[in-house]
Amino acid sequence: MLPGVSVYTPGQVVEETGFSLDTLRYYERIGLLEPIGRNAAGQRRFTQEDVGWLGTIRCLRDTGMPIAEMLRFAELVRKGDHTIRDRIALLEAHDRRVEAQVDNLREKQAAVQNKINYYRSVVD
Amino acid sequence: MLPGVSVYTPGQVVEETGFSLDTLRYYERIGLLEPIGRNAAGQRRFTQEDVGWLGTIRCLRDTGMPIAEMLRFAELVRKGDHTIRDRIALLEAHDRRVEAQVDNLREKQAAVQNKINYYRSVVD
DNA sequence: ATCCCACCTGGAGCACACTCCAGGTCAAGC
DNA sequence: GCTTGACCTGGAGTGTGCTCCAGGTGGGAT
Repeated sequence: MLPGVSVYTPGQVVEETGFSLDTLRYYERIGLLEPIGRNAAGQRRFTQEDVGWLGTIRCLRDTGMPIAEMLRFAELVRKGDHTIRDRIALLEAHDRRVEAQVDNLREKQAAVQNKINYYRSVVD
Repeated sequence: MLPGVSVYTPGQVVEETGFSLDTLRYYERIGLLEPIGRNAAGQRRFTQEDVGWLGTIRCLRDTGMPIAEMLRFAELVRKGDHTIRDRIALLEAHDRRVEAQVDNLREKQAAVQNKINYYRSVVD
């Protein structure tokens, strides 16, 4: 293989990103990914940039951003550099939600731990 | 109102727990709540204990426990005190998942924040 | 040549957790 | 006595995010 621009097969992208092949196709279909390049046989060949974008998607998904909002973000990215302030605003709003989410998680987790400790005190 | 055992109307439980009336009925239907007591007209009257249990449900739900597992937990509670060790095991396993979830959230949030900072550096 | 495997498409199906609806009951206030 | 509003039931519908399927292509190893 010529080491030109580095290119990934679907299988390699599944490996790298943890998204299933079906999910990758789904993301392309709904426009979360730009149309992925193809080889002569019509098979997808992902660029480094595609894989990087999928890393971003992974962060946003894992922090609970709905797909609809990721689509809005993708749209901003597509529109070019003059949307950077909007992207900051979108990500900051998301970041605040993540913060709240972590706080709530921690609070409820503490309650679960109290319950565990109560049960331990009963059982000992 | 006689201040006997304290009793809650559906509306009051919605208020207290943040679950919708439909969700409360749904939880009763699937057996996550024991059958709720009724007044003469067939309307639900929740006890303090029901509301307390709903608080537990709220913690488990908010920390991402699937309903199927909450059902298993409810089952253990129903079966009585000899299941306390099993309950501890179930909650500890859940607690570990919550811990992992928070860690992942924090990690991905940091990446989002890096992105924000990068965008800020571009825009400034 | 043949087999296998990774990949392709369009479209249907699924799991989860609710949420809504039609049609009805009852009690309280005007 | 009528309206309003909170509540009831069984059952259907919804949104989200995938996931699976049938039927087919093309390339590399044996």
